[in-house]
Amino acid sequence: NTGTTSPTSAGSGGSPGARKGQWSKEEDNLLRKCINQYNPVKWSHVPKLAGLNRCRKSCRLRWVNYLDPSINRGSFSEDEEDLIIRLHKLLGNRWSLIAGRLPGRTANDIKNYWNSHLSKRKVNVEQRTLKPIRPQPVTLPRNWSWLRMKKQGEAEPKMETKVPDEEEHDQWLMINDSKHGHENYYTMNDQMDSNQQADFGFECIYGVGEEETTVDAILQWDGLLSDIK
DNA sequence: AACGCAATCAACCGCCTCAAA
DNA sequence: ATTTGAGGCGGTTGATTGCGT
Repeated sequence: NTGTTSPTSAGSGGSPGARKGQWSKEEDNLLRKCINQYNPVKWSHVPKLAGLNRCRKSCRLRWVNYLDPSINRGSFSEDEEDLIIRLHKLLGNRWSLIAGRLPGRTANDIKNYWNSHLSKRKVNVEQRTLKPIRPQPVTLPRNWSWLRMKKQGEAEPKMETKVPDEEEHDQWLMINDSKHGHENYYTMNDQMDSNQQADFGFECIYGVGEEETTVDAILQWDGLLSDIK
């Protein structure tokens, strides 16, 4: 970046009159100085504290995507590339989650790298990947009345549910992971007569009343990452 | 050297979630 | 219960750079 462009003034929306476009060296220095002096700081205060005619979002973005000294601005290694491909297979376009697994890399950089380098290769990656990315379905008897799921080696179940209402959930099953505050959906194969199938990512234990049966589904999940190659 | 096209990536936009008022 | 402001996210844009002809 030569910084030779002349940023235009921001239009409507938040900060009328604020500069837009490429950041100059002087602006970068002002922002750096401000963050170093006041960190942690509210981004809404930064433009005034730094003496910048920029909106808070522009300041934040410039810092988190470019000026933050913890950012690795070198080219992506083969290992990083491989990890991005695997994580994208698992997580989709959730760039911030992917970035969380690559120290020093920003979500924006990973997104850009994916869009310019890896997305085209995606086809080839998919062609190489004939194995399913989800564990194979586990067969459950029709009369199961509850289900517990836990990570292998952990005593505490990660999820617990009673059998869903058949009328409402004959196509799929929703399990509320209250510990992590999100819901997970599992497909059910309702074409089976005496049994039902579901894809699980955890060791699962189903039961009918007092009786319980452990289903070995975790092994397939553990092998997942090495399958994506 | 000049041109056109493709690739790259910094920055913006709109939307969402969450917390405080 | 509703509004407002802040932070954060993913999609997209557009200026710049690189490359082939």
